[in-house]
Amino acid sequence: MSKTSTAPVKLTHVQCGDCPIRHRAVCARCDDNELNRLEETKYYRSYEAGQTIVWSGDRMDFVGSVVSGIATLTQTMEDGRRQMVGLLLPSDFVGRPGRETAAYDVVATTDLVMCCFRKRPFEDIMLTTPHVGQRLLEMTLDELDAAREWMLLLGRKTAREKIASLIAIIARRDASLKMAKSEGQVVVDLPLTREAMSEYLGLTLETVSRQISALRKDGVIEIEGKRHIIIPDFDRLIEEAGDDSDGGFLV
Amino acid sequence: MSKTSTAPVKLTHVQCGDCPIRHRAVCARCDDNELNRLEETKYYRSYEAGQTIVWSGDRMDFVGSVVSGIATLTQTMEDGRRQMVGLLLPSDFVGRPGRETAAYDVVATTDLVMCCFRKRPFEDIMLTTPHVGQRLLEMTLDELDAAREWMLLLGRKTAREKIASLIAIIARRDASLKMAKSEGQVVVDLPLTREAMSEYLGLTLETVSRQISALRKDGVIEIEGKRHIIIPDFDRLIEEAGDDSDGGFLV
DNA sequence: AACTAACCTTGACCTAGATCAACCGATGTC
DNA sequence: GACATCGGTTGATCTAGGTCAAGGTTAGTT
Repeated sequence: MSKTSTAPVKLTHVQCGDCPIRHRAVCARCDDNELNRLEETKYYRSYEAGQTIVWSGDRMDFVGSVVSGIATLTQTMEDGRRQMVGLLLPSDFVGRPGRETAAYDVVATTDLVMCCFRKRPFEDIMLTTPHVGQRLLEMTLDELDAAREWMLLLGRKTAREKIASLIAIIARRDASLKMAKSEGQVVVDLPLTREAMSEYLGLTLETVSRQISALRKDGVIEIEGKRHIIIPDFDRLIEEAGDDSDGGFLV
Repeated sequence: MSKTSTAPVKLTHVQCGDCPIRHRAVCARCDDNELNRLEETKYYRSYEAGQTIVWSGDRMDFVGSVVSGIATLTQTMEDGRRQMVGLLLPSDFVGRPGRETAAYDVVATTDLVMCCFRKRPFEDIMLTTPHVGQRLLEMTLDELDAAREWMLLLGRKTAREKIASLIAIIARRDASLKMAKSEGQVVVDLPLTREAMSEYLGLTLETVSRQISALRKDGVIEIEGKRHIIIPDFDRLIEEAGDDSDGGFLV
């Protein structure tokens, strides 16, 4: 296992083996011997954009972290209505220890690499290495908070507020990943199609398109191409998002 | 500490001291000595219907379980729009270890009794008694699943489906609490006002009222008084709820 | 018994967002 | 070079649910 930061404070990310990214999931103290056992069962999986990784109800015998690319968790109703319930960016964790089958469709929306562990050994580690479980609890609580912010968005925000919120959420995640604090303006590349955005926001893709156009017309955002977005005034965007709290790092 | 069931399989509820209900939160092996330490810090709190227990942003120095009554977690926007993000029925756990302040308003919607532990000692127990943390992780994952089901409801269901879903959710929780399997029909007492339902469902209270009337008119439910509901055919209700999976025990 | 205050219902009307449909531009391929 | 295909935009129209307003029922108070 590779060396990691030696900062005395709790790490929230961990460099792990030859992974190009830091796993938030694995462990908060990477020098722990226990984790060598995990390391042995680690492997990678690659998926193409559009590929479904697991279908809801399928057996899922692994857990893992997103290394690169974007995946989504989506629920589908019989008549085809779809609601995204999870957006997985690099370093996010997938999979539920203690459950045999997937509860949602897991879809790679871009080309995707995941770093996986077989579920059984991972569960064993969790039992014998308390801080892995503690870290996972912490992450799950964060996800629950994000889900609840998302519920406010779905239940009470207008279409315009929803779009502004989504752009802000992705911009914040992006910024926190890149550790980049651009001076005045913020720049984001939306990693989602209009359709995926509509599934995130509980809207139709036409409404998404219209509201993005409206925000552009009103100078809240500038657009280059289809996906590249410049936010000249981030506070203005937050205002448009109707956010009460400043939201922390959602998703 | 009182004696509990001695079934060899994992318990999901635990009778705890003189608590009138079983704590789902505390522990899956109640004969554990560690818990005596917890027991010492246990205390009760009572609230009246309508009382706010903590405001979002307030310091929250305890965790606990609902003993009797109903509490809700609610998010509020500056302009007063409100979205419920958690519904706490008896045996549900409140509070987030590792966080100082509440992220949501916690409101007693009926007279309420909670069984509480001061947060600090509870956190200590979590560190030294792994299965308490494991149990809490399990519960948090269940809550996350419920939140995601709720997101589908908020984002994609019609008003009628939302109402049917809510009634089904409460009926299931009720039934599981009472362990009562009534033969043909199912009976529920809605513990929520029309307004609280509207905050749960992302609707206005007028729409809630109208859709309940419509379901009554169509024979899906029968109503006595305002809150007492008889479901002559539960499968019919589930159909109206548009549920794909049969949903397990949500909330 | 009259009065008040919650809580709930119903009606009339309006609007945000859905639906249906046409079209645009880039990319790939035969 | 013709022509799909995919992702996106925009327009015209429709409708589910919101808004505003009136009234009804029940329980508690004086």
